[in-house]
Amino acid sequence: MARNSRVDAAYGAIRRHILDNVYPPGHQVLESALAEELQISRTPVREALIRLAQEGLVEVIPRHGMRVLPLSPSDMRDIYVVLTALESAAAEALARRRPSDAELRPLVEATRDMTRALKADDLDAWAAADERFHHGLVELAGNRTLIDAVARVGDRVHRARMFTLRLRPKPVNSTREHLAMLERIRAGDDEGAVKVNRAHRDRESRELIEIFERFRVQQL
Amino acid sequence: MARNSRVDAAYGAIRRHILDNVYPPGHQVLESALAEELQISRTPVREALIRLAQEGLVEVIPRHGMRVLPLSPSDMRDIYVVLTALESAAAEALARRRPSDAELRPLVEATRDMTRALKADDLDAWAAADERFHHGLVELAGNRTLIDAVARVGDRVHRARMFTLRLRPKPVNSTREHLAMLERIRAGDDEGAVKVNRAHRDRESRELIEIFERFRVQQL
DNA sequence: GCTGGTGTTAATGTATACGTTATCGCGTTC
DNA sequence: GAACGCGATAACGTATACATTAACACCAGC
Repeated sequence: MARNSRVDAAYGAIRRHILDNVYPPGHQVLESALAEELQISRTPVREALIRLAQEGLVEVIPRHGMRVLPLSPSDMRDIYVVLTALESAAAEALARRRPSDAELRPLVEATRDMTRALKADDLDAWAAADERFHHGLVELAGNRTLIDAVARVGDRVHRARMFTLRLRPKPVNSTREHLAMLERIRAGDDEGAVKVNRAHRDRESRELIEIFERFRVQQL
Repeated sequence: MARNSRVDAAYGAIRRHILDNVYPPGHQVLESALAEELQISRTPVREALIRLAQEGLVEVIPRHGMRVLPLSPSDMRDIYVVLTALESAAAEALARRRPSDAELRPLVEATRDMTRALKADDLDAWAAADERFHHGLVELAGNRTLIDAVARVGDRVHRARMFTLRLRPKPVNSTREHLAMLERIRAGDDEGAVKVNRAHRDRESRELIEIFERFRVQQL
């Protein structure tokens, strides 16, 4: 990931800290502190922060370094609207394109891994496999702009899902919905694929937002 | 726009040069050349370039400075898929929210200005009013993430439209389609609003791509 | 005790310095 | 004549230096 450039290293390290909740929402760190921690100068740190800020993970406040942005229920709602719109476009494009079984294989495998992880009660593995499915779906649509757009909201979705992973009921429906989506895609039924995907994401969105509100996840 | 910071100034200046086609697709400039032109050091130039690169306007090539990205017909297709998905989500959210007439006023006025500009044969004014309409539509949806996501593809759409502005038939249908969309939104008919918007953008997309292919717009 | 002003501090924004390394020209060889 | 190698050049990536200015604490006055 770190293409042996200090900027990429800084970007990757800070991003991981945020995603792993080492830097929780609201956390503030000065540019100089980051630089010292990473043993590099402020220049690459600043350049990494610009990217992170554009992805909505942090905010750069003039005299206070960066601040990890909190996720409010309302942010969640907004993010899921965008994610659903983009992913549905991907499902539509993919169904229209009639991909081969070989192409769809990674999605099938990801879904199978989800089932396995669920049986083994390994929620982290389940989440990883689920992300593989959704990521693969977008990749297969073959639209670079779309992939980039999803990537830009992807990290924030990831954060939200991680927060709620152990607070929500066991995700037993996802597997079935994924299989239904694959079936619609295989059939070349773009409208059907979109419908299934929207239902899938809308349900998930409602669940997560409800949990966010119930547990009043730190909004700071 | 230039919040009196040199980074913002550089960002704005370079971006304008690209959008105004002063830097045409494929154009390459070294960081040092940009810095000299703008009478600033390379540091703020680099930070501006990171933003421009993330928006897909330029590409930073290690020893060759930045390169203005060309727009191929296939890029166009991809961009319009994303734009249509996002804007349709905005239209849907807006219709659901049942905005007041006062809120919709800017959209009505933009549409009126389009008609006027068309009568006066002022294509630039028409394009500006059209962009005001679409921008206003997304703004009114009130979803910050959505606004940002649209903004990120917006500049590339702008470039494509400018290239084709004088090559395409007079955009006489747009006004009617905008009015139809406003009507659906006023009626709170989210599905209808989405349908009209999709049709609107899909038609436009087909027109632009056809022109791109016909005139073999510089792909470099 | 509280409020307002002032001085110090320190974090940033930008410039500049510097080492690394890709690129390009030139000469040599096959 | 073409291809390869080598060295000079220069562009970049990063570090460092520096001026600016906001934040904070402290003190005086009310």
